[in-house]
Amino acid sequence: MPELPEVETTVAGLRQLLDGEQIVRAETRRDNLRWPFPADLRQRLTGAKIIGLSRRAKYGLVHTDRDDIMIFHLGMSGRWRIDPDTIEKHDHFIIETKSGRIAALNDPRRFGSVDIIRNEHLADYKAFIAMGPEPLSDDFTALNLQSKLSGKSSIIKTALLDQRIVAGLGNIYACEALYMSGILPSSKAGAISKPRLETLVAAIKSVLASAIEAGGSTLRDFAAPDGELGYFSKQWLVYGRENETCLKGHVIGRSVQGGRSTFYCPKCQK
DNA sequence: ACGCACCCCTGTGCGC
DNA sequence: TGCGCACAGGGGTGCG
Repeated sequence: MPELPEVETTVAGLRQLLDGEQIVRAETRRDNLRWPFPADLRQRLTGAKIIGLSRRAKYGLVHTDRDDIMIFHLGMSGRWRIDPDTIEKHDHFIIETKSGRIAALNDPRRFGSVDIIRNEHLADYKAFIAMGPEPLSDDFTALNLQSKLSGKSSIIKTALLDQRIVAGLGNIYACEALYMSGILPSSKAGAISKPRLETLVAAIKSVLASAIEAGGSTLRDFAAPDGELGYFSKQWLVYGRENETCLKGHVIGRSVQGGRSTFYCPKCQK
């Protein structure tokens, strides 16, 4: 589920719950998700006050008054359950605040992760070192994208999933943005003209902003005990819609690139 | 440097 | 109703 907009929405929901709160309990219910939980995770969180939450690419960051940052990733199936009535099978990590609120990280496939680092090591954090610009920031421009794609022989769909090129896009929004900008996913990344990159950059910003807005409208649901996020899924133009029609009535196709499904319109995208 | 296969893991939906 | 298979929003690694 979680690409950038879903993580943004998740962080916004957690912020309402956790910002300014003191952690009285941090519990790991197994040894690891994708990676082992840090041995000192619980100790560093217990008693700490949360002074802010933020996001980088698909990672959520929880800042504490001990100059620590807890970094979580939702993988393919992760979500935070808020004030659950009961702890369920895949609730692997639980935070309880002084005011009695509970956030439980539920992740059936366990591709997610939880880590904790010192503030001053944020820029050196392995996942962030070579990471590209935030797509919604002013740093992400056609000029920037062009410089990163120049000379690349890989196809644009694959390049958009490369977090070093631009950070936070996943399979859904890469497909959507390419459709919106009329670019064939199999186009050689380094051969796309500047004007078309301008269109692509605008499409990426647009689709992500729209998805965040849609997610933002369901924050109340997020905060429910078994809440699910609204995933913008009703607004998908091509993703998950093989053999259905695009906006112009053409049949949507599916191919596989780099092991991931690509949905596209063979007539609208050149 | 790159494409690719494969890996981590569970759940769901489909055809038989 | 059960079974086997394909597939799922991510990303790290190793190989050619």
